[in-house]
Amino acid sequence: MQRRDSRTALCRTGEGVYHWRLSPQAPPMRPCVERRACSGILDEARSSRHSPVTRDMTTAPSLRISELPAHAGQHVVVRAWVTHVRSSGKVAFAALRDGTGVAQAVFVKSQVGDDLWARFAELTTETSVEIAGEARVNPRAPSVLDIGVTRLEIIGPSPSDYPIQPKEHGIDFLLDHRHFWLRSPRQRAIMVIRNEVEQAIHDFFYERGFLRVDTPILTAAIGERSGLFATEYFEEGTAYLAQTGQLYGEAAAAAFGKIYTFGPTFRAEKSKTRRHLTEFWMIEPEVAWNDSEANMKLQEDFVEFLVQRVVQRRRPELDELERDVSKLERITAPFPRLNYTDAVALVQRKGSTAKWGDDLGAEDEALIVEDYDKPVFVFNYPKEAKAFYMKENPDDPRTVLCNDLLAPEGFGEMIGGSQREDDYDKLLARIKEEGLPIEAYDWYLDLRRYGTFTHAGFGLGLERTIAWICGIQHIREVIAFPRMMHRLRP
RNA sequence: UCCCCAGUAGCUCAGUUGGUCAGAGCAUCCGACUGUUAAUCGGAGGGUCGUAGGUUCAAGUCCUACCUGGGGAGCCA
Repeated sequence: MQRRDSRTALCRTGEGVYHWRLSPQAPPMRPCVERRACSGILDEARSSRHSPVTRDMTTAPSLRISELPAHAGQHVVVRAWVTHVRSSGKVAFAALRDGTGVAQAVFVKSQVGDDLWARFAELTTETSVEIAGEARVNPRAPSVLDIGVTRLEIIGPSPSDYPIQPKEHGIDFLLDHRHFWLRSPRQRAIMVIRNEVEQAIHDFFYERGFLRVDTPILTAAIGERSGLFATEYFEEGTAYLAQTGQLYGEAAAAAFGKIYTFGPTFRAEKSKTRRHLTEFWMIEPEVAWNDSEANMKLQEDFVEFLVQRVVQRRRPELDELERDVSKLERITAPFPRLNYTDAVALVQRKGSTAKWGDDLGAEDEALIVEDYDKPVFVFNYPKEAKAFYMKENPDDPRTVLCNDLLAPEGFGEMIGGSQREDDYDKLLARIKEEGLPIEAYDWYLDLRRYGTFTHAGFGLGLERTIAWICGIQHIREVIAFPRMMHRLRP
């Protein structure tokens, strides 16, 4: 899009070029209604002889469906998609959706005339339309506004074989048609909540003086142990898609103090569970001078903030998903904390075969979480079970200063965090123990040579967090276009 | 990579110990209906039963392999 001046802009679509009016009173841009009048006039507009604004002002702007209740009793213009048609002899209905809400277009044969009545038959599921008429409250169904149609323009017809129906579908079919599935009310609710969470993340850190740092997606061999996606990279050989931004985040924390990253990460793990994607989004704060205790405090404040923000602002969407909101309202800091040794003893009492030194498996996590209605911290795991960069626990060198945060209701591990090893010699020894290529970590080791510092951070899995908040069992549903082992399209 | 389950109409599924087993609902199309909310009612079209072999007089059904998907484990967020 190209801005012309403070009030107009040119917008190009697949169908042509038309104008958007920027109203000082209404900051969100609205398309001019008479699109045909403005289309295909790029050259004229460039020469500044054409003034789309004055022409625009002669017509009423189209409204979003969410704005309709404020215009009840008035003549309105709406652009939307038809989700459903029903006919009853001499009255016909077309359910409408535009992403902001739903409405119902009403055609009464005796009022609309034969021509408009006949054109109702052209409406099929997912036809895109411009409809003009009177907005009015229907006493029989006050929640959905009627539009008594006086004008109908079919913008994009839709063949009668639209695959998504208002009924149960298999997950394979739905994922094959994800580009259509997103149009359903439930998927819209999930994406709205995802957007709310993302906005809340940025607000939380901005308000607390964190600097957002964008870390690279193409990296040399560095990061964690599990599978890497590889790609050719000019003369440098092989590049890998980032599994984490953490190591870069540590460098940024030494420069800026408090930082966070927000971006996609990639794991070529052949995982087939409801908790795994090959491409997922992660938030990774890194804070200079935070120890492990302060790190956990930040985590619980952060999680509380995200959950309560959604509860406060996205109640309709939570209701659409039939989420038990009372379970979310209870999510307030502080969260219960179990050190690893106590956690092992707990799951052993409950019949687990886990023994000290093992990482806790999914079943063990479920045993821990079942006693609580808040997320639970498990902290200070054995060194062998955790990554090389975690700081040795001075009180028990068999363990490291780290924590997992387990979501309630069986949604699993939401956060992994730790205080980082700040001792050069110990970090070097751990890199060697792990058999990692030292030359790839020279810059990371430099952070300990030039002004080492206590610091800690964590990674929060965005999709796991949203799945928990939404009460969605599988995280593939909380990202618009999930990437999994067997799914690369759409 | 390992364990378990499933592939039958556009979709969701039923199909009994192998023998009218090519079926239903929804969707689509045609017709009826003046207020429907996944409208209702009547009618029609629509399938090499995932693929390839095998057993049998006879296979959607039993066996083998492969393909595809789902659930779980491990790994992790």
